[in-house]
Amino acid sequence: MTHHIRVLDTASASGPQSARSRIPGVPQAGKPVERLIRAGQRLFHQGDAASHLFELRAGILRQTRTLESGERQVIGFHFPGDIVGFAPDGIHRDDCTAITDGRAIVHHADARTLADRSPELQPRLWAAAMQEIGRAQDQLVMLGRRSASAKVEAFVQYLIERAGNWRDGQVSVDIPMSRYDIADFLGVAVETVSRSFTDLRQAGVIEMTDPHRLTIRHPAALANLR
Amino acid sequence: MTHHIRVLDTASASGPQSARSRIPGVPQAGKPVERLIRAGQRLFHQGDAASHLFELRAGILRQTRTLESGERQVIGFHFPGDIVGFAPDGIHRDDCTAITDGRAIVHHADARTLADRSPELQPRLWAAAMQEIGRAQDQLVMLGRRSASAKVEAFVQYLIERAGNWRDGQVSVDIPMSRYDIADFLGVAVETVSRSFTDLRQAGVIEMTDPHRLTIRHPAALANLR
DNA sequence: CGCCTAATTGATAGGTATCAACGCTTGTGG
DNA sequence: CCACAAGCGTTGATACCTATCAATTAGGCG
Repeated sequence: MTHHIRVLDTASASGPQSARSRIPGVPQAGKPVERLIRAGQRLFHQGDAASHLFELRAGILRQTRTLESGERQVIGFHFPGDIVGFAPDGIHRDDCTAITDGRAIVHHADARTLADRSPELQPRLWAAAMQEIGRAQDQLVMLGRRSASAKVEAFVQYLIERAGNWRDGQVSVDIPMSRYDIADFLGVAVETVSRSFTDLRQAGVIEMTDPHRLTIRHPAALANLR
Repeated sequence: MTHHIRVLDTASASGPQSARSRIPGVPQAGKPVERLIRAGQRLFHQGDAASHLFELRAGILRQTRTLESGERQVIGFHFPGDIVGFAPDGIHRDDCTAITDGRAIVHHADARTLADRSPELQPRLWAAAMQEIGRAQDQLVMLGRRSASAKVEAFVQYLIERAGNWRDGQVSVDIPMSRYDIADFLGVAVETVSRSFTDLRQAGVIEMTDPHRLTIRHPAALANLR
């Protein structure tokens, strides 16, 4: 059905960060630590205890869930500014992997413990948790769209809202994730994603110099597509 | 595309609870109050300030978002035990309507304010927020399923987990929501929902005496369908 | 250089949205 | 009390969309 194993995953598993190792440089308790993140590295695994909370400062993360059937669903992407690692019942139900190099503040505690321990963090923790709820719900709306091209359009809009660079009335954005990631994010086939991008390009809505760079000259056109 | 207006909504708007009125019996501040909820009543509206938090004690709620295009997405259903009314940025982006009669404890505060004001509630509030994240993510997995019948199967499983009654090794559950609600929950057409139920029935996986009551004699069969 | 993967495009079969019609229940008014 | 309207759920027929299989190109890496 869907794609079982991705290059990034295997690359990371065989790379300098062994798959099941603790995040290096993270103390078992105490003060938060800033960590560098390398593309392909996994921050936490499906099944791990949710023992760390990450304040992402740079880079893009991908959170995925793999079903017993082998199907993969991308639960979400994380961008700088996000707080990552919320989990009900103290157990991660997803993998979280870096798509690009990055940097994060790592707290050795789950959200609730951290809120108890550091009251000054509470406002930001609550805001982040609410944002997480809101983003998951927005993604539901994205997935609920009936047609595949509407989903891809909504994804483009989402990317722009989260990471778009505005300049001279036009907006461009990097697309660090693969077409497979986008496909598993939207619940459509990778070929459909590719075709939808082509359609959007030929319709004059978007421009793409290469598959991972997108520009919109007339953003109003996209707004109409909502 | 999708269904613009539902009977319950219009019924509620013309019913005893006027559409834009405050929740009756709720003080503007102070102690929580228990409120009865009538089927069709709306607890909050898209665009409202997120000024109340509801501890649902009985009944089923439906949270929906309506797009400018008129399409409706069911963001989620709420069951007894849920805490309802989390919203990022203090503004509700969804409508929340009672599907059945019910009962709730109403707090006149948003989650963060309530956490500040009532520290003894903090553990439950955090747990509820984490649950909300987890459920939205589970729903993403449901929507990501490729085939419509797989989505309906996943929905049945979801219903059973949330509200199933186990007895003598078999499980049954009420389905209080309409086929339209299920369709807008799963992002498929209402006819497809109906056909999928029929298929599941004919395949011997489920039994349905009427459209709103479901029984599974051999739950193991459903587990295999994951 | 040769292998592997990503991304794209093509062809086709199958699934699902859509339009349509019907039975059923509920509520309303004559 | 019965006729009627309205909405829900279901089923049928059909056209369109998309998943799937296949092939091609381009780029990265050992």
